[in-house]
Amino acid sequence: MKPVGAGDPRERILDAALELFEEQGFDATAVPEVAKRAGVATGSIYRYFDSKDDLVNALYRTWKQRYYDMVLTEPPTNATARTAFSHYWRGMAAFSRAHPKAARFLDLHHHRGYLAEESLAPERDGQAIAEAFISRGVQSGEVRKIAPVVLIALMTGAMRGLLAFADKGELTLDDATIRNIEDCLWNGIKA
Amino acid sequence: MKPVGAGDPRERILDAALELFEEQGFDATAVPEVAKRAGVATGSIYRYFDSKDDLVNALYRTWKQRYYDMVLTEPPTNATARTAFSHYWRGMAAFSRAHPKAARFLDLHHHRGYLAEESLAPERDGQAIAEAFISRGVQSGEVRKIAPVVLIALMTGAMRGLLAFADKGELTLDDATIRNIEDCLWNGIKA
Amino acid sequence: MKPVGAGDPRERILDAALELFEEQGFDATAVPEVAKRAGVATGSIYRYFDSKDDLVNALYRTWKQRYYDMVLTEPPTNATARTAFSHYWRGMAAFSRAHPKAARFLDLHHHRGYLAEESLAPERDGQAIAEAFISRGVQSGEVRKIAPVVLIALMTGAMRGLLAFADKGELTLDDATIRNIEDCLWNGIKA
Amino acid sequence: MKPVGAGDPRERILDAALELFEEQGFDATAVPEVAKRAGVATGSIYRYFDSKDDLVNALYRTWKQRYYDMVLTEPPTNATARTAFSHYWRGMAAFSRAHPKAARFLDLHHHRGYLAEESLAPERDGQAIAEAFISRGVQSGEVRKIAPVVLIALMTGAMRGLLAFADKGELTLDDATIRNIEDCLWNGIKA
DNA sequence: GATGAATGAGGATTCATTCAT
DNA sequence: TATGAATGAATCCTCATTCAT
Repeated sequence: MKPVGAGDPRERILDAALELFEEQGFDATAVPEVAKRAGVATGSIYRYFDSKDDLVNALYRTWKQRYYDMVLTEPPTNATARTAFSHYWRGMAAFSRAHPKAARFLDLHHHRGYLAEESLAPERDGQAIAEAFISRGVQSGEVRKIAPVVLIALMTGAMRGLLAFADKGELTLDDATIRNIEDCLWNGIKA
Repeated sequence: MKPVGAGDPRERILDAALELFEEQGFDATAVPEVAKRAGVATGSIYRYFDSKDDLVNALYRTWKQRYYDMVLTEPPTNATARTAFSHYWRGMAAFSRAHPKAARFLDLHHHRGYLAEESLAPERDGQAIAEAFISRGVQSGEVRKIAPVVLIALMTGAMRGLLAFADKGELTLDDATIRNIEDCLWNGIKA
Repeated sequence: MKPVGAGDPRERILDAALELFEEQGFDATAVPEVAKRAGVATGSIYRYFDSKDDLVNALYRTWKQRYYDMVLTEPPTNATARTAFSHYWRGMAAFSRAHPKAARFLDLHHHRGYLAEESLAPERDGQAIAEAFISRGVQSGEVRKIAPVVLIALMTGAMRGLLAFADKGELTLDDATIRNIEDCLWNGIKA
Repeated sequence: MKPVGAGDPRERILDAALELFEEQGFDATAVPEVAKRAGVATGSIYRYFDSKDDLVNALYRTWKQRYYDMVLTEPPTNATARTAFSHYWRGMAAFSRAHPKAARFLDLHHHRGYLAEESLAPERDGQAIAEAFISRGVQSGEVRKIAPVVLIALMTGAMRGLLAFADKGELTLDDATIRNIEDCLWNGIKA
């Protein structure tokens, strides 16, 4: 386990923390461990973050934001519901494949009493988009009338399930698999 | 937060641990806290469990077993794939509704380095059953040819997604919702 | 430096803390040092006190109380102002001689932002007594009309000065010296 | 709390240190805090002082010297003991009023294991002067025969008592009060 | 068997000091 | 010469575990 590559110390600390928190969990990771992996002194962590808690929070916010930036993008104009669905699902998959550790970290830390406001804002964006997607799809007769949270639960749940199996090596998150599940899910929600 | 009800001390300890580990996480829960909630002395924990780790492990095994006992039951003989699917899905739902804390606990802790052997056995049973279900369904033309792990990822992921939203109060795990998702999932996997 | 004698751990901790805080100061004394001198484990300190701060506070309150209990006693009824003055002054001296460390500790920690209420109550008793002493003495023509705080400043200041020199070995707090200063002070305040 | 005014950096550092050490205590004050208040970089402290300890020592010596320079001046030639006493007492009072922070600092820190040699020299001067004052006063029949340290204890103790009450706002160090105590003390030591 | 006070290793955090810029 | 980021030893405090009662 070499120190994470060079660059801004703050960035290195966040990278080291991501790796360790994902591998071992937040509580099981000691601050000096993060420092070591980041290639900085223990005390330096506290130049960039107020506390260990502040560090996870920053990490969580950072990745949550990147996730939403990657996933909640506009589908092509005049896209069919099928195309829009594909757009969102593949965004999710792209993120999970590009940043599997971050994806797992976000998933595992989802529950902590952290940051209600700061990170719920984009969460609400997500629900708004889901709602718009469904109401439009229902109107055009392409999509079943289901609750937005159900759609999200289905999509994130499926992705998380895949990620878990991929992590155990029982599955590869390749294009074929991604499209395969995409079809399953689309069949599940189409009218 | 009163001590959990009377009964076998070992059982009371496991119940207290389930509540606390689920609410606060394993590392954030102190052993004396578990003892207090269980209505026993701190030292008594160690009469029933070798260590705090042994306690989570026992807790995990216990509930994993109950989960499999409840979910991996035989569907009615000569059931169609649709009926069999419904059978398994509702088993999962029944467990999550009957024991939401245990469901969340299993979910949150399934990543820890715990017990490779002891709890993987039933996991393999699960995959065997999924495999059998699919191969039979494919043969009878009812089910799409998908990988067993994909089926499991889809089902457990969806259930977990629901549980998460239910926990946040944005969803109720009632019969209607359960069946709604069941339909979605079935449409997703049917041939 | 042997551990302080046997007895109630809480008492032993307070005794050890008194010695060390007086010798080295509060901030310069590490908690494990107190524990060692008290003959207990570091962690045990925290069974009896919430924090290091709580410990000094308890110590301060304890000794402040003992000080007032020893000093603010009733002089003989119908005592002259001279006798009453002697009574109070000798009470102060007796405390300083019986508990020189405590006397120095109280003196040195006097300024900290500690416990306004808890320890100011007796302080106010002291001022009330000084006030009564002066007003009675003025009425009987025995005492000069001075402000109560001036009387206290004079008495405590003098005692503290003596204590400081006694600590440096340049003075002995024997009866002769005590009476000598008593005469000085009395001459200073008598009408 | 703005940085202390312009001027020689060394001077600014000493001024900042005086304020902070007096307000918060030596151990409770961080070096970067002193630097900030002095308007210099942390590292610059170490260009002027070898260590934090060296800084307090320099500060202590500096003010102790100023104190003695202000207090241990020659009284008018052929002054009576009364006049000489007044001269010294008012010198002490003038210092405390001109530099209350320094006065409190000297008082609070005079116990530390600091500088045996460097600052004891003037202390001895003080005792020599007290001794001379008493022996002369005794000879002329103006002063009671008391030990020099007792005289010093009385005077410094009284001044310190006043300072403490002044700091709490229960007393003002005005001319009237100063003279009032002067009378008390003189009555206490006169033959 | 049950208890809970005592233990002390280990964790988060602070801060005097250094040194590259 | 001045700077202030970086260092890591030292601090306070927690908590899993033991054991005398």
